[in-house]
Amino acid sequence: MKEHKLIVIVGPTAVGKTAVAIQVAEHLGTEIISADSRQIYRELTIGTAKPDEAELKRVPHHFIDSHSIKEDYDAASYGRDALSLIHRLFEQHKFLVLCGGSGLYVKAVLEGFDEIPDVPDEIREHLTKNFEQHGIVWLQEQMCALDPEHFAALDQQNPHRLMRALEVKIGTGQSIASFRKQAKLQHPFEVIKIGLELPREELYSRIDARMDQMVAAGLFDEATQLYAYRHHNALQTVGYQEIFDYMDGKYDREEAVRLLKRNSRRYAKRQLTWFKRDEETLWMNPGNIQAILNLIN
RNA sequence: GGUGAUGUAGCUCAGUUGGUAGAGCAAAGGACUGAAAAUCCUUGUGUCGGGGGUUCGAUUCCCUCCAUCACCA
Repeated sequence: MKEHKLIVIVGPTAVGKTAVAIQVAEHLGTEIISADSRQIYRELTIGTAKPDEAELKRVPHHFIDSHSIKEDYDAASYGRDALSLIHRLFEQHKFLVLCGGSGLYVKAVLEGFDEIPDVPDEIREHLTKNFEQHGIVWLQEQMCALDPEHFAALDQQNPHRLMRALEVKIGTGQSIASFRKQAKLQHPFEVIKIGLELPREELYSRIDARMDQMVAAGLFDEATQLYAYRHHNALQTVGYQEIFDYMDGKYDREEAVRLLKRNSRRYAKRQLTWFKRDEETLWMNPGNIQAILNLIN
């Protein structure tokens, strides 16, 4: 029996993760490590459904407002940063809560990534530029020429995957496949994974209602102020891109709101697909706090 | 009450010179190890309003009923 326990709370957007995590953390007298790839940015507030001030006061949170949209941050960096924080916090706490909807971020903490040497930024810039100019065919040709074996195995229509594979091949001289060891991190603490789930219809009406609330709270104003940063990675985000396109005159405000809701629903579906694959996750209704607490004790 | 139009997928509609039907939107399922709220792949879900007639065969033609809409009273 390991002495420390990490309570991991995952689930789709708008299912009620924040409220559950706070109640669990309060009950255990501990802190919350957020695993949300957008709530880390201090410039994004309304559109990311961050915990509000009162909630942040009730329980100490980490990785909320910890970064700026002007910085580049990614899942691997998060995984390293979060894990070292977890080790530190376990010196004071028996329990910790890790809560968030970014599946890859959670995976970065729990399983880790294979070690792949850093590659210079210029390589990715070069690839991105050529992709923009010549399209995906150019990436496919490069990949086919440089690493035909892995090219055959990967998702050939996916520009991000092609660019990642190419930057590793160019930067290290080795195929990205050669770094894949499939080794998972071993932790000195116990992990309890809880997935929060609601009937699909209920989840979707919650998403729609929350989008209306965000719009009423000034989401369009927030996005307008961030327009200049719209090409930053942090703003490749549901809730902002739709408004930038509206500002560009691609459609009217009503259509923007419709797309905000639709894209949030689709995002929730993708999250569910990701989290459902993990057979260790225990699925619970977010309204049943008592059952959730029983799982932990 | 009269005249006309419409009734096909969850929605808006197309179509079948008679051989049981297809687009857009919405939706569903999936992949995913360094951009992950990203990126990518797959999928048409249907008593063609009800009933009857003609026909080898009707969603299509004819009759009738129902519903909706418009206009006239």
